[in-house]
Amino acid sequence: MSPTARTVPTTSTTACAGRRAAGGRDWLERAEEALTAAGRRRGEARRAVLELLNNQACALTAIEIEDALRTQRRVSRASVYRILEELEELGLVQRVETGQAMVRYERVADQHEHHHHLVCGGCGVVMPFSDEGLERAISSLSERVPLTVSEHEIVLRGECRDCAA
Amino acid sequence: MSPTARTVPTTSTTACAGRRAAGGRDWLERAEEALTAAGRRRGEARRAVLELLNNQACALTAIEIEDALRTQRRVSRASVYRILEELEELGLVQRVETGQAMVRYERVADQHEHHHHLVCGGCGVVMPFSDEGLERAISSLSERVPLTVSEHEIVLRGECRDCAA
DNA sequence: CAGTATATAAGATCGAGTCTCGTTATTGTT
DNA sequence: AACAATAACGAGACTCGATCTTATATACTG
Ligand SMILES: [Zn+2]
Ligand SMILES: [Zn+2]
Ligand SMILES: [Zn+2]
Ligand SMILES: [Zn+2]
Repeated sequence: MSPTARTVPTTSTTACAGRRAAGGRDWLERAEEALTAAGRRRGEARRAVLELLNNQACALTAIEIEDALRTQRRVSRASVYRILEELEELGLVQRVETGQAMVRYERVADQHEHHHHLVCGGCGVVMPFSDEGLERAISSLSERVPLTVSEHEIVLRGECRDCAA
Repeated sequence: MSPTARTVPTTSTTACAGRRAAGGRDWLERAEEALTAAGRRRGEARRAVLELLNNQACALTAIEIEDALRTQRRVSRASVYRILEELEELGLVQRVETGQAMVRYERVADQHEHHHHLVCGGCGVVMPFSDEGLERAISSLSERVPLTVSEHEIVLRGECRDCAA
């Protein structure tokens, strides 16, 4: 019913998170370590959120996270948002602004996972992509701009193949 | 008080809307024509919104538009949103997602005005920029992606000079 | 100058996101 | 193992940008 991010292989020029949806162990470990290092205790709600995020190819909304967890372990909305904010501060999760109503969140890429997003205006599907040339253009540009650039976000909008057909 | 977009000259490599804030006549004319062609009547509320948008260097939020118009001609919030939606459908205005809470709107650039945005995480200021290399990278990439790309949006985040000081 | 359809204003309503606060769980200490 | 300290959590109230509803005003047509 509601448009959600799904796992779609990209035609991009470099590796992308989309490739290894339910798999990557390292992020989960890295996250747990970072949290311990930051002096945090281990709660079950956060553990559930971490596990869910680790199994996603791309970004989810807070509501999608709440719904997804409802079946196995009820996590309150406030906790979802608080946990996402904590993880964002620690650089483990990033917000994704797709131009749809809600903000999305995804685990932060190690170098090889860094990607951006395609959004279909028809069905709302969100797909990851990555491109070396684009990244080079961005980082070169970042030097010539009146701002100390720390992040960048790119969204391509259009119509996916299913909707175009 | 609240972070608003202000006119800031860019150091970019091409012309940008920021350069000719209160000036460009053609967009206003083009907009009026397009509206007439679409069979719309001429209301005062929309006229006020069009005039305001035409005098902006960069994107405003709906609330900023409502506030700006309050002094001269009260335009209701519903009208602001309805008018912006109409203009967006006609391709005269585009939404800008800066990753802040509210969506921003700006008049759609003719070719030479096309630009993207820098957002300061400190004070929330929004600045336009444009770059030829980046646009080339985007359009080349758009050919190799599983989506018929019709628009793109780029946001660079960081700290502006005032906030860094 | 009616008559008709669009445009607008005002306010109710919606919902994603935030905040408060009382309860529960984790961890370090005795 | 019992305890205290404090972080993590849940439930629900609340905020406010955005949308919807409806009555009124205004712009076009003949
Ligand atoms: Zn993604
Ligand atoms: Zn990138
Ligand atoms: Zn702009
Ligand atoms: Zn562009």
